[in-house]
Amino acid sequence: MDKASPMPAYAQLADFLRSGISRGEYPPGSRLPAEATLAKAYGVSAMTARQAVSVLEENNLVRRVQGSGTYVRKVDVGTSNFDLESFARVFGDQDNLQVRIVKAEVKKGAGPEKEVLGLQAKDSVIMVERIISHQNEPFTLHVSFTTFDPTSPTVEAMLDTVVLTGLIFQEGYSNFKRGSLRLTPTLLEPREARLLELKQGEPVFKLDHLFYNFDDQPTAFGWFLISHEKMPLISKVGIWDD
Amino acid sequence: MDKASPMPAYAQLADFLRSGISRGEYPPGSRLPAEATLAKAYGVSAMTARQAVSVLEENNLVRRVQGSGTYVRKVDVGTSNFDLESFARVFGDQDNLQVRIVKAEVKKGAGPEKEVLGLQAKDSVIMVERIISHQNEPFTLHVSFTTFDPTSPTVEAMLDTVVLTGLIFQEGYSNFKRGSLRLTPTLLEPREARLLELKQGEPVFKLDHLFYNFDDQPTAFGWFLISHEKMPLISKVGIWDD
DNA sequence: AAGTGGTCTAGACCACAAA
DNA sequence: TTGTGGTCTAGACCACTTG
Repeated sequence: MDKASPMPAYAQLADFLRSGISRGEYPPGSRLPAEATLAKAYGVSAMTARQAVSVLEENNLVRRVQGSGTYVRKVDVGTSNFDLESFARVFGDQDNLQVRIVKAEVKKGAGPEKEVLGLQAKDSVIMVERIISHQNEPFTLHVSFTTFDPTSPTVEAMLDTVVLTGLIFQEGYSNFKRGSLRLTPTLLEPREARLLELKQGEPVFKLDHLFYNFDDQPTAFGWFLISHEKMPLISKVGIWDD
Repeated sequence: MDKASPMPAYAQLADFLRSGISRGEYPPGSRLPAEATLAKAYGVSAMTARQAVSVLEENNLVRRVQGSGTYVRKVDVGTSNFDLESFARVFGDQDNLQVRIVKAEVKKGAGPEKEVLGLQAKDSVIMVERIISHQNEPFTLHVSFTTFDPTSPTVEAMLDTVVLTGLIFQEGYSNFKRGSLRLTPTLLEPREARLLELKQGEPVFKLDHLFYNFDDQPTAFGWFLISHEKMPLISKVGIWDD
């Protein structure tokens, strides 16, 4: 280990092991040297060697088996993992963001949103449709259903704070304890296509969401429609940095 | 800490902190007690307290800032993360898996696959279309392009080993160093719909892949078409286990 | 029984942030 | 300057796997 290097010892060792995997010295399925062996061989403590292996484990390059050893993972489609980083980045760039409400109404009567939000038909929900544009180009259509709570200060505050700011904006208030999201492919309806300035019948992503507040009440139900060109879902697996 | 518990101290402390976040004791944006404070308060060493906080960090519940503190993350759509676990699980269940090759040919001449694989028009590529069924129900259509290497033992071995076994099966040989995947929504063509026993024009996931071998040559290009009902992409964020 | 990863301690020093 | 997280040591014991 190069103690003069600004790179910590565990990262140096991790790089060393990664390069060993990359060169084929440790092929998929093979076992890495034991952590104690690594520690002795590279003159670091056992904890430091362990931390190095942990880096590879977090990168999905190896699998630890207690009592047996640490094994090099096979690279395959199953190890991939998609995040919404490009989606979140747009919402982080608030200077170039425009939000336009295209529809807002109080819905009474039955409807699937009532069931999801745990309400009865007689209860009211607020439905809001927004076009969110980035750099003056439509980015996503957001449809949301929120419970109408008369004790809450104002409807406007709820719309902005609870549903939008809390849900997607990086900064600002949020009061969600948990949420579930589902990604599906779907077709644009004529009206949706017009709002997004896309072609009707074009396949896009639909991102459903249901968020719960700290009282475990479902409070923010809805979905985003996003062109895959504006939200590329790309995942890299294996070793890319040599 | 309960030393008699089978649960390690760091996990107990992590649960304790998680429950504090869950109860709203540490609301989003607030700072957790310093690791040294936690260690003293709960009678564990600094490393153990640190490990506890690391658990929350891996769960995306907190964000560490060096020199400043550890802060509770806001739960929002941007923190979500989709894996292909349900996809990989099907391929792990090899007892109930059937593979049927519906088309196989050697392609010469220009084509997008040549470019992706870094070949010239005069080179040959092997194109294979497979229907992969799970429990006798069509699960996915896989189209793959592989470089034709005359020095390789047999074409059949390549098809099975390199492209299919290596790419998706949990067990077996694999020789990929890295790969990139892209998920897009698309529409089924009539032929594709027939093969998958789905409706024409139905929106489905298209999962493109390009895998590189240990010589950094792109070797396995292709895509999977999968109904979102057979591969639900669901992500949970925040605190779900109380 | 021997080897492996998993947990844990009681210190130490460093890099960085904020007052 | 003080407090925070980040790295590191040199041990220790435990749980588990494998021969």
